[in-house]
Amino acid sequence: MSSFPSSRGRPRDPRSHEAIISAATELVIEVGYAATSIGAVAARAGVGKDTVYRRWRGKPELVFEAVFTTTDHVPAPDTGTLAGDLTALLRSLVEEFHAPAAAAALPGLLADFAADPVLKARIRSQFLAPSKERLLIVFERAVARGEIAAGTPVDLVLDTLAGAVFFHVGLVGEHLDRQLAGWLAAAIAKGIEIR
Amino acid sequence: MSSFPSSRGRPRDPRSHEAIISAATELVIEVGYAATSIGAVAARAGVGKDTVYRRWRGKPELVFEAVFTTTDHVPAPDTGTLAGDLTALLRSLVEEFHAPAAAAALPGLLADFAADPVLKARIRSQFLAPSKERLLIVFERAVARGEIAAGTPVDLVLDTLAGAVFFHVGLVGEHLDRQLAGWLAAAIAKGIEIR
Amino acid sequence: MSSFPSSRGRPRDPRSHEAIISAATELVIEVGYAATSIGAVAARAGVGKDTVYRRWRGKPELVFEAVFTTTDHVPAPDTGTLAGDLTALLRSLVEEFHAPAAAAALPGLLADFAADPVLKARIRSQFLAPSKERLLIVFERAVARGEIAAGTPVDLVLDTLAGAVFFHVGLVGEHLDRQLAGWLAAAIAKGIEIR
Amino acid sequence: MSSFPSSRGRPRDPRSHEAIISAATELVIEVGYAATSIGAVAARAGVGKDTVYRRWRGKPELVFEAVFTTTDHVPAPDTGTLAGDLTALLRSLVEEFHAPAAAAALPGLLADFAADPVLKARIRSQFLAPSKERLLIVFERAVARGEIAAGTPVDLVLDTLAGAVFFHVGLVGEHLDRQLAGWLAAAIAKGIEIR
DNA sequence: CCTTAACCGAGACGGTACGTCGAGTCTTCAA
DNA sequence: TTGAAGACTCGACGTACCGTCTCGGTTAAGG
Repeated sequence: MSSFPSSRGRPRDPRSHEAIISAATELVIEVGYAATSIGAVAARAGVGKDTVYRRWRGKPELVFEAVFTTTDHVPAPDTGTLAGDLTALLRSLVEEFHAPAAAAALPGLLADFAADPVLKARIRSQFLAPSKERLLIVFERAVARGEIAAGTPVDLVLDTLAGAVFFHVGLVGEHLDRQLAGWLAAAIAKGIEIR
Repeated sequence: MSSFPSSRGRPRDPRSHEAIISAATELVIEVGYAATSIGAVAARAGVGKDTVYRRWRGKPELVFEAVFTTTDHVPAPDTGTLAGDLTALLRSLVEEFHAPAAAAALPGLLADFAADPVLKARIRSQFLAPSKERLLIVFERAVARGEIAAGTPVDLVLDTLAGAVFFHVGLVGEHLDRQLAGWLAAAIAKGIEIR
Repeated sequence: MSSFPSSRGRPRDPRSHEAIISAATELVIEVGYAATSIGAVAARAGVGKDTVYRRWRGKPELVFEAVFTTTDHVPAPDTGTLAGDLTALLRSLVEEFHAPAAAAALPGLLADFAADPVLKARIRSQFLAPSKERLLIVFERAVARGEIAAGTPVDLVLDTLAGAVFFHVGLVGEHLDRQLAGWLAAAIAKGIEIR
Repeated sequence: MSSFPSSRGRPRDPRSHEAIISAATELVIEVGYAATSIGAVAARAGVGKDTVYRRWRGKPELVFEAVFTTTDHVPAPDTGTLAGDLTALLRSLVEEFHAPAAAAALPGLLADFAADPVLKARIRSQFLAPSKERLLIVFERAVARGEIAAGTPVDLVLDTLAGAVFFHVGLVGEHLDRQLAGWLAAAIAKGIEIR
């Protein structure tokens, strides 16, 4: 993947990278995804437009990195029951989608990704990957406990969870339904449990 | 709402309306939502831009009407069981979201609606309303049959169903999972049934 | 040629035309030809860039029109002698090239015209045409008076006069040599006279 | 002038100098003066941009040196008559201006020089100096022969000759008028001769 | 012989301008 | 008043070049 940086020439200034990411995050929060332009990001970061385009192919990639980076190394929950694990999982999903920058960026971001075949492939492989990994572990434990069958379709469940949270958080209410995570976890858990 | 047309002067040509809707639908299918511009729609419809703006406030409203019009007057399914009704409901939802124009327009459309507070309010009240109505009827019957409790939160269920279908159809696979409707209906039905 | 304006649609606002021409003239004088950008002209004229590009293909055409418009309808001089006519002709040529906007624009303008084959053809046909016309009349009278031969090559004389003035005014001294017109007219007149 | 190189450190590689000059000449011929960029010259020469900027202040200086170097040590013609000498002088001037790189570079080069007060001063002192020197010698001989008066203004004659050739060669015809040198020399000679 | 300083290639840097396009409004003539 | 046409202001797009800077790495002369 990494197409080695080759070390020839002046290396890229990591402070530019940071400044751009910060500027992008702030602008998305302040004016929204659609009104955030590469030019404005560059200006706020005190950087030339080329310096942005040198690192990211366009707005979707830039905002994606700016908004979804803290996502990662959360361990899979282990509460002893499927419902408990799903609740924990959903809570972190809600939290992630509800963060100011994420909530402002998500709909536009997904639209731009969906419109481009190249980017579309990354939704699953990058955007949903960490969640899928945790969900897989949760499912393995649930199978071991005999709560669910071995063949339960992880991707469908993940689409359901993420889609539900996205719709509820991103497209609907001003006010987030606080019971969302609990109710949805309970319903899905019960829905896919054996018997 | 309708700010009546006041009847003085030349009446609006209904053929313009049709031609614009058709042009918009075609363009969304051919070049996608983002690349569909009002100017291009007007040109293809053989119409001035003002004639478009006189009838719709902008691209989101126009495309929404162009893409989601046949939705409406389908009666609520009545198969005798909650799972059956949900399956039927989901099948029509999948069909609706999977139609060429809808699949192409949905992500961008939702992004534009979500970005505008005024439009955002219409997602529930217009976009989801027909589905909600049918779901309510299905739930009433299920309550009457004793399958589910009276207080089951319709909106959350609807977000879950629509979100799942949207994610799966609009953002993910080229190839739609044919089992989606059946599996999801079964899981949700079981998840919200009493006991 | 004229590809008739067809009268359909909103006609071009002549005030925009004027404002752009004025802004271009001012900018050329203030910052020079090279530093005059279409964007800056549009901004100063209070006009969108498209409005400029709709009327002119680029900077050379725009500045040419801005700087050389008052050139035209001066009648050919008729002093009774070739030397006198040439002096008058050269005086107006010097005046024309020495005007603030013209002096600032000429070198860059000729460079841009010379670099483009399409524009290059216009140097003779538009830029030099009015002078050539007057020179032709002057020569006809001189032939009638028997001062010069009938076949005297007008184009070469014109290149010589214009080239000399351009070099002297545009490329050389801050301070224009006041005797230029008189001396050059005398030399050329004597040089091409019979005997 | 030369701001001596102080001898410490690695000396400049003379092959870089040559490579840059060659690359500049080629590019000017191939794509023209305006489209010749320092970056492209450096790339073609296999050299870093700084290596160019270390030796020349910018494109005008570089291209000037690249295009006008063979100009110099031609001796002043001595045919026995002013008209003959001027013809020879003009022939070499035409040849110089008509060379591929010179013809391509001259208009833009003069424009850039004229736009910068510092460079503008060099037009006379460097670009025209060799020609002026030869013209002075020619004039001295003509004065000695009694052909012209002692005070004949060399600079004006030089402007006239150079301007005429520049206009004719650089700005006008594809096809150079072969009689240019002869006709112009004859006219000017006759024009400035005594009686 | 080993520092020191200028050179070198590569390429990132902050800027500025390019010419095109879409948004939404305005202005004309004609129906 | 509607309608087609198209001009209007505005602002973003992604690219190219400017001239400077910062890397790692030569290549000499001077101590």
